[in-house]
Amino acid sequence: MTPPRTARHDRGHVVDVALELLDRVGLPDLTMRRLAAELDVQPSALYWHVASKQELLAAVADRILDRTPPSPDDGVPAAARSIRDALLAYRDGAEVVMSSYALGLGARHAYDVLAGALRRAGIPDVDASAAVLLQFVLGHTLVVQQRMHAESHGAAGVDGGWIESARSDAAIFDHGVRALVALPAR
Amino acid sequence: MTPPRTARHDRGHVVDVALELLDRVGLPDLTMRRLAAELDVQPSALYWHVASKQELLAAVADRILDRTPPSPDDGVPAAARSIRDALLAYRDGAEVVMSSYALGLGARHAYDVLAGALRRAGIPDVDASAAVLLQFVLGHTLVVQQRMHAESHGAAGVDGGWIESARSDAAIFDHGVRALVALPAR
DNA sequence: ACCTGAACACCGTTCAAGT
DNA sequence: ACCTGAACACCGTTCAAGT
Repeated sequence: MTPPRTARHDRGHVVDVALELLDRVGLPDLTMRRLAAELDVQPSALYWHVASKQELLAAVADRILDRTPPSPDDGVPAAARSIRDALLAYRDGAEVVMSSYALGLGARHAYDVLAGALRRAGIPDVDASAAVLLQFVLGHTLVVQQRMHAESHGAAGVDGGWIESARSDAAIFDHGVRALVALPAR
Repeated sequence: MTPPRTARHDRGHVVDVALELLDRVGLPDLTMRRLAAELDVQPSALYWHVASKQELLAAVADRILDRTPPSPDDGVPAAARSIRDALLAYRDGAEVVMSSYALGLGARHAYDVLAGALRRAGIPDVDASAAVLLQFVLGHTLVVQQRMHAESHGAAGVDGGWIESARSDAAIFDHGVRALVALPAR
């Protein structure tokens, strides 16, 4: 019955709540002040746990990608799909990962997952292929998620809808992945 | 000698100055207030020419991409390169285009350039291939430009530098494009 | 037609001070 | 170790009013 006088938080908890808030309200509304309110704390308190908003977002990006399974032996397309699915699992997931890509963190694990799958598949020039694949996965998912924004926000596809292509996103994605693993780097 | 009492602006000029300012200070510092100062005008004056910052950025995105040549007959890789180069020509160009992608505008012209080149090359399933190519070009360029941020801002590649792959960006890009046009959509 | 002035409802971040 | 309170230097946007 005592009010949670000792409801104090640690860094892990702050990141957890940030990820949950991201999924609920989206990146534009994930502000430090809003996150602080969610934690029943003053905004300045966040800076005890985290050096900056950018660092917070990098930690969130890691959380989004970290649970990507090491892809035991299902092949490269399965590995690529698991990364795409991790990005799609949270609202604005791809954008968060992309924006913290600059720090050199975040996408590291995804790169390793792809590189591992490529190596097991016996594909030559693993480094270049993994980079190409990761860039495609990020670009594709960013586009798909951006379109979700537009559709939910109303004013989308004003002039016909070239933006949604003939095939479904999943087919487009598989097409791209298949093409990229088929051709060795040469 | 008369002070420019009639220095009034039109929409085209506002977008011009916004693009120049973007290239000079980067997207995070391209604020409505800063742009207004550049035009010697109060911030509220911008809303006569433009409905919102988002609309302004969409117009800037169009300017970035619009001058991509129709690629007479140099093939698909040349078309893809010309789009990448247009994005790289301005600071944060890829990010601006991507963020206004949601409005359905901006990348339309780029899509058409790619689709045209694919059609002339006799590649089947033009729609799906153009979508895949555009997604790869956007993802690749976003990654490259994000890395420029990181490097100029100091704190990059802390743990070794997996992020810069074995090959140069241009080689990675060409590898991706070649792979994507080699395999028909099936 | 184009702009000013003033206001509204916000931001991220710092820092002394509290417990 | 973790948080409050107050402040600093900003944001995008609206709207009546001016010329």
